[in-house]
Amino acid sequence: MKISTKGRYALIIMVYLAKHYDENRYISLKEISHSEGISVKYLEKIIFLINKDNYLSSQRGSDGGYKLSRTPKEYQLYDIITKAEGEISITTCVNSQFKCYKKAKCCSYRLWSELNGVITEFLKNKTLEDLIRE
Amino acid sequence: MKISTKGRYALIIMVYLAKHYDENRYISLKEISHSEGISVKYLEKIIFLINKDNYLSSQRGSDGGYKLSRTPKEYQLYDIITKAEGEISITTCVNSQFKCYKKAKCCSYRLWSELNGVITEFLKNKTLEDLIRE
DNA sequence: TTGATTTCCTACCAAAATGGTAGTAAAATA
DNA sequence: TATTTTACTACCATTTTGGTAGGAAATCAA
Repeated sequence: MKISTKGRYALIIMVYLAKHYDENRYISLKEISHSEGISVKYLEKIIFLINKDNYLSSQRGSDGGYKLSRTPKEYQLYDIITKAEGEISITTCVNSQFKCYKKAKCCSYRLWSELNGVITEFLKNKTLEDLIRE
Repeated sequence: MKISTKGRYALIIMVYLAKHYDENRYISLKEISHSEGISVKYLEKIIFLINKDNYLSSQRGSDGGYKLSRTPKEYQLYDIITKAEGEISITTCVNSQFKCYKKAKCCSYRLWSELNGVITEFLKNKTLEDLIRE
């Protein structure tokens, strides 16, 4: 039961962008790489996962990079993690893609489903702003 | 972020034993295998993980098997899951074995640590009895 | 217009974890 | 003595994880 580096590094990237939100400039992966000790290539791969439908704004070329397209408060941690890792499903049986035909019978299903809800709520109730304020 | 079959099947085994607690008999893995559709061999491997320090009582030979050594109420789901899956650590950095030297600086650590606590509490506050009563 | 920089996108790969199977020993019982 | 069942270890194929590599396309500065 682990959050993989995809989700963890995605959050690290977003926190970095949030911390520099006020500077209103594009931040390159090279800069984040130097700061956090993660290779540019791997950061590219991870930011590619989360940067869909203008989730971030980006700019190519020198002095290019990424910046938040909204305020830190408008980024739920839930969205960041699920974009990087996929839907939260603590067991395969609570995944929306998976059809469990035993649901009525299996008292475990209810448990996993509840736990899944607890985790989801936890991440939905926190934003990037909450993280950088601490 | 998944609970693997180890944890899920461990719970299935324990729920089965709890449901038949009143019968006060040894229940073979063969019986559980037939009921749940999991091979005896894999059940053996999983029950081996959780059956330490008299967590269950067992009996070899014909009409042997396993039964709970305490009442269902005395089995926390937390214990079952961690025996099967190891310590709950939603990220490597919150694992007690791992020494993170950035803790003071990293605002992610606090988050993961909190989430880990939420999951742990959830599982500590539920027992086998809660599951079979539903 | 050329070169440097940086994002965008895909393919590939080694190592670890997962989800099992197989075999053997030992105990208990009939 | 044969059967049943737990106890324990070794092995293995597949999937996931955690990356690296390479090239295309855009942007900007000289």
